[in-house]
Amino acid sequence: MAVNPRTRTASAGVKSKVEDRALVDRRRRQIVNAAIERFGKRGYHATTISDIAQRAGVSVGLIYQYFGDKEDVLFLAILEVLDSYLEQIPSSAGSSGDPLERFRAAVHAYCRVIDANVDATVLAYRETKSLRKVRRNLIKQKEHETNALIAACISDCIRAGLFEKIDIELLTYQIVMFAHAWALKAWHFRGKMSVGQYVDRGLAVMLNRVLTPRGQRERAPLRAR
Amino acid sequence: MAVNPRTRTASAGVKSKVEDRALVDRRRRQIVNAAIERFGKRGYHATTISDIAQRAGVSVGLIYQYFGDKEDVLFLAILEVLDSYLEQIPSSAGSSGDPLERFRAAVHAYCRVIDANVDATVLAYRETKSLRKVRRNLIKQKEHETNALIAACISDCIRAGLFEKIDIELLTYQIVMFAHAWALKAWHFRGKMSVGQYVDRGLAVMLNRVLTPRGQRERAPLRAR
DNA sequence: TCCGAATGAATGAATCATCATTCGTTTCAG
DNA sequence: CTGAAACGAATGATGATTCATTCATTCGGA
Repeated sequence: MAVNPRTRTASAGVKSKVEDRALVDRRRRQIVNAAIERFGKRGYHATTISDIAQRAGVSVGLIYQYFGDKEDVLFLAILEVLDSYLEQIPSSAGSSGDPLERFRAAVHAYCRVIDANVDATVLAYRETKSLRKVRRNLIKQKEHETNALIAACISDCIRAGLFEKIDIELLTYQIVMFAHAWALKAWHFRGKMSVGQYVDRGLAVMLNRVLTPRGQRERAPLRAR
Repeated sequence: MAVNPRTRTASAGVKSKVEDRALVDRRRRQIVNAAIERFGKRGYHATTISDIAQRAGVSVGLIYQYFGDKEDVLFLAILEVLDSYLEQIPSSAGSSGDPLERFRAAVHAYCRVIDANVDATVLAYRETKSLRKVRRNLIKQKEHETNALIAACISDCIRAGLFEKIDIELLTYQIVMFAHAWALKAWHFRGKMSVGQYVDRGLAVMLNRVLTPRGQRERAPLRAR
């Protein structure tokens, strides 16, 4: 069940007419970057291959030397984004002994990568559905791996007695959506605060108690229903 | 600054070649419903006018009697969805005296409408960017109104001493994203639990304390930077 | 009451523009 | 020189939009 152990997924089945591995990598990176920019700005369907070619400074034909079709480009573009999350988070969270600090660092890292790739993140949301099912599943898988990083931090905090024994799955999704919201609701948050502030304010809300003691008492009967 | 006081936004500037208001309403509803279904399933760009016509049981030409172009159809489709939220939430939250109960009811209502319109909700996320700026802004405005409903509930709970004086804006977005997540991550949650359970588990995580007393003590120095 | 305009809805084949993709030609490194 | 790499004009498909036509009414005058 375990899949490839973390090689920046590279080609993932996309075929190229050029042999030279190094050249393929270079060209693909060049083209995918242009594509991310264009897809992010205009959306997948609205951007043409020739847009991408122009942006990347190559000819239309060249793109077809390195990709089978337009969907391949989208696929590698989205993969690129998700891989960058999967790379950044663990490296930033590091291995500080304190689980609470690791958790905080992970959330900060997650939000910072997203901040650095707002358009690309939104792209992943908007266009994943345009991919064939196999590929969509691969993307889900990636996302799942990212979630697992966060879940592990939470679970460590619980084991260390720093978090209550809450619903790990739900809290994980809470955090993930919180991070994604920075991109999805950029129009609302941008300008109002920095990513750093956003994370700090968010964590304060998520980790501390919202209900007052009286609120708790009143809530008890509600839940029993 | 205040905009139209809640008339199910109806036409919002979309022009029709037919005069009869009642007929226009009927036909548009018919076409928009078909469109929501198709756009939701296949996405905006991938569905053709003729798809929609077929689904709605009318001719291609007819659609152009009631809409200026394809974008008009998308616009009214998204508007329809957001309006349904704006309608359902207050009517379900009712006016129960207890603010906590109203809050709970509002969140449940929000999630239930979304559950009833998963495809449509995802549609709004995916395709809002395909609209012209003016229209995109109108959509944002709608979303803002919905958020305000939730924010009001929260603020009532605080005033009643049931919630701590937390960051209203952030908690509101927390809740909103939580509700949207039910649609955006449907593939993950569906089958695992019902909407009702989802909301209850979610509220438990959001409202109660996550940090243990010891966690709080350790966290203090962290926040001080 | 009845009949031939006149109006406005509805149709769907034809038009027209826009791309994705191909492929014959050109470049250039070795 | 030779072959791989790059180019970009030409091709073909697709799909939004138009429009000439049909169909169903309403209406006014005899």
